[in-house]
Amino acid sequence: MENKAKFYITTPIYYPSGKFHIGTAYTTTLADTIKRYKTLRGYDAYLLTGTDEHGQKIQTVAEKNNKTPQEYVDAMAEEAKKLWKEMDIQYDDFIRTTEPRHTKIVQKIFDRFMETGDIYKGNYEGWYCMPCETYFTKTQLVDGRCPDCGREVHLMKEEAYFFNMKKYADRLLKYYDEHVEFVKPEYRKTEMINNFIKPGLEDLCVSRTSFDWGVKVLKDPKHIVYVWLDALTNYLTALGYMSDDETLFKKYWPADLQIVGKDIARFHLIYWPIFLMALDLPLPKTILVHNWIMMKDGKMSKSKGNVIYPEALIERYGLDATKYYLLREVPEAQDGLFTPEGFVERYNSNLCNDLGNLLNRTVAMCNKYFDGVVPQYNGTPNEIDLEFEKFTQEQIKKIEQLYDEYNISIALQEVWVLISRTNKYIDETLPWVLAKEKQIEKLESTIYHLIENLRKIALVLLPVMGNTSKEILRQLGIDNSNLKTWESLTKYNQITKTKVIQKGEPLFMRLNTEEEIDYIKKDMKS
RNA sequence: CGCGGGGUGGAGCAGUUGGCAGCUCGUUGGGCUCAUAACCCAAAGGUCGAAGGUUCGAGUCCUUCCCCCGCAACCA
Repeated sequence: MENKAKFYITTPIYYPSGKFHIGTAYTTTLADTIKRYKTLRGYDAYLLTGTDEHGQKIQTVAEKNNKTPQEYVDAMAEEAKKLWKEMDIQYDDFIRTTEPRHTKIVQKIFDRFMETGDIYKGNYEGWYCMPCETYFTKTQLVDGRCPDCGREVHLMKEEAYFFNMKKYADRLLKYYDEHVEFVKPEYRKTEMINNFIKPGLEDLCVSRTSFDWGVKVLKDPKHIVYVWLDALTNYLTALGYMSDDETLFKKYWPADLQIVGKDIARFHLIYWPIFLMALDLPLPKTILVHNWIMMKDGKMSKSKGNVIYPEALIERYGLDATKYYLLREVPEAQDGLFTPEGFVERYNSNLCNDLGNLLNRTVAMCNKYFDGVVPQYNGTPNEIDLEFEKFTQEQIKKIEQLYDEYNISIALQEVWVLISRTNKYIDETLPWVLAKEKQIEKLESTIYHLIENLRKIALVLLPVMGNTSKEILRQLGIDNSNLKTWESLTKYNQITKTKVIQKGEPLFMRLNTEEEIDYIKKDMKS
């Protein structure tokens, strides 16, 4: 009987009002990487992603494209799935908020909140821009005018339902306090408390009458459910919550990790837990708020001509290089920076020089000195090997811990420390000298340790760069599945009777720096 | 005094409980020849945003100020 621990991980559902850019790809890649890591560690991991398909903006964009909203979101959902396929994202379910399995439950939840008194009818007041058909808050206005079109706005009132957030504010604070791991990184929590909770939490408007592309409120059909109650509940409805079949829900809820961008932190850190409290459901273990990929001149935007799309990078540089760059470049507490120069540098320096070349020279030496047959492990015949093993073991422990903390950027950094150390080991042992002097025992140990470390490197890279990882193992001639488990990372003496391929093949081809920088820059402008 | 993050050698960043200022890239010099002109070593280069304070000693603690970024409530 299999009894694996479960791990439920979610990405936000993306709002498909335009083409997905590299930030969306980053979030999803991060989630996918963590899922793969957890799977490798023996978890029954379940990854949910999807699209948030309602709202004013979708309605408007659809009209511009001469489509019905439904036609438009159908096409966009396909686009999203296509991109995730291209990026080899192993999601287990893709939820769309226009699906009946979602809308029906949102209606049920809305009804329930009305019954419990969490939702009440009131008036929504805001500054309304007629041509844009959108409400803005006072602070959003630019010089008292519409931030989108710059035209005049009017203070308007509209009947709307509200969710009584105030009621739960104290409970939320208490929960924050008692669950240190609920929000990562922690300063996001401080931000929420200081900005929104301490000054007095306002009730959230959860319905609208000014447009109709959304889930109808059953008991008051001129209202539609407004964004967050509709969107956030996807994490539940996708598992069949309140449906005829709650198997998945019972198995996977509460979520172990929910990944969101900093732009939607507020909604996930305040409203989402409160909705769950109101539903009497346990809260997710951790909500990870990640930062953004910025451009040198600030946020990505079409008007600045600095938008980069994932497809462009994947097509030219491959999936693994793209994923590596994204995950490596965005640290935990700060925004990452995308620059064409940085991309090419990482590609050449980290991937070609450090990693690719290490594999290449190792395979070449194994062929040259032992006809490709990997020598048997014969312990650590000298101080250098002993030290090298010790370093490797400690480094792997460090990497494992960083993965466990979802700190992928630093984990990758530490993988590269291991790669560099392995390159250095070659200079310490001087295999060509050992060969010349016929110090066979030492030479065998050296080559074995190199192969062994490359195997370990391939394994710790597996969650991030699956193809590269497999390719390394293939070139090393490692096929035995026992040598591909995370547990095998701590073991030596496991590689036996293997042969490396006859002629090493470059993992990554060196790029012409200037040419590629130009290429990426051109792509960003088009 | 709205809140949060940041201001460290040319560029991008680390700096845990205060104790000789580190990493990656770039530059310069050297080594090596197994390798994808890759790899390894070394050197040059920093008033650690500013001022004041605590301390035997502060990038690290306290105070004030300056600059950059994000958020500031219903726009993913």
